[in-house]
Amino acid sequence: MRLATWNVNSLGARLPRVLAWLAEAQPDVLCLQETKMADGAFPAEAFAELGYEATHHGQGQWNGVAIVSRLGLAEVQRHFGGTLDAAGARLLAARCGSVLVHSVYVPNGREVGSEHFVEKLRFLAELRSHLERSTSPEDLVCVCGDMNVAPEDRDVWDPAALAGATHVSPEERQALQAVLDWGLVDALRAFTPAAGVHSWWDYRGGAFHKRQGMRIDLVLLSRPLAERCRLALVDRNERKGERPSDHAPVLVDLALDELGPSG
DNA sequence: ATGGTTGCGAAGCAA
Repeated sequence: MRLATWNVNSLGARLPRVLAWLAEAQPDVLCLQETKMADGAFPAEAFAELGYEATHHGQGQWNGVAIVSRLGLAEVQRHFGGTLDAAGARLLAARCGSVLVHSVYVPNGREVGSEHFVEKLRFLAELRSHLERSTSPEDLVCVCGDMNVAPEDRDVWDPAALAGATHVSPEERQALQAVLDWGLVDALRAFTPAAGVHSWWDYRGGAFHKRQGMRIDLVLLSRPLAERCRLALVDRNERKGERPSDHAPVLVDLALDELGPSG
């Protein structure tokens, strides 16, 4: 099973690129964030033409998440209560084949200490609570998306330059770690210990070409899935060319064949 | 140097 996540920064603006990438990268499941569209505008037919079912949780101008799957979609959940709903259309879950997939767009937080920052910490805390209530770390569970937190200093281009900024504060990292501590593994870090692997680069100032980015888009796998993960990468080529998103897709390959028919 | 760029939507906000 090939699974990917991509903050597309408007699916309306990015649809041609997303469709081309689906055809090229051939993921079985693609989680999208920041679709920035209402459910009525979601281009389900375009995905269907490529053999994918899709489910979308949108609100219009901001946020919006989707799961696109050619392994089927079951048990779709788009309402989770509390901050997970109040913060906007930021979370969507569905079973794709044997895997319970979550597409997440964690609030940005804006400024450390702001009300938006508090909401971000609460969102992450409630995400962990939702996992506790709804499933088990012994099951095949994936939580992926734009976490808007760089887990460690090696995940940002220059920790000193970002001191005091959002995405790297101890509070945010602890809140993300609490999600991981439920029983999830950061897939890319299981393969790539080095610094310099990023998934987001500011549009401004040529940040991408200066390699001034952060790794904030994560694929988090429960242990049974992490044990079967054979590849994890950021497709940074998707940050190049005409009208890119400011995020690149993150992709993993999971060897689920040995699980039998349900895999 | 509070800059710079993109998207939405039609000015300013969010990221």
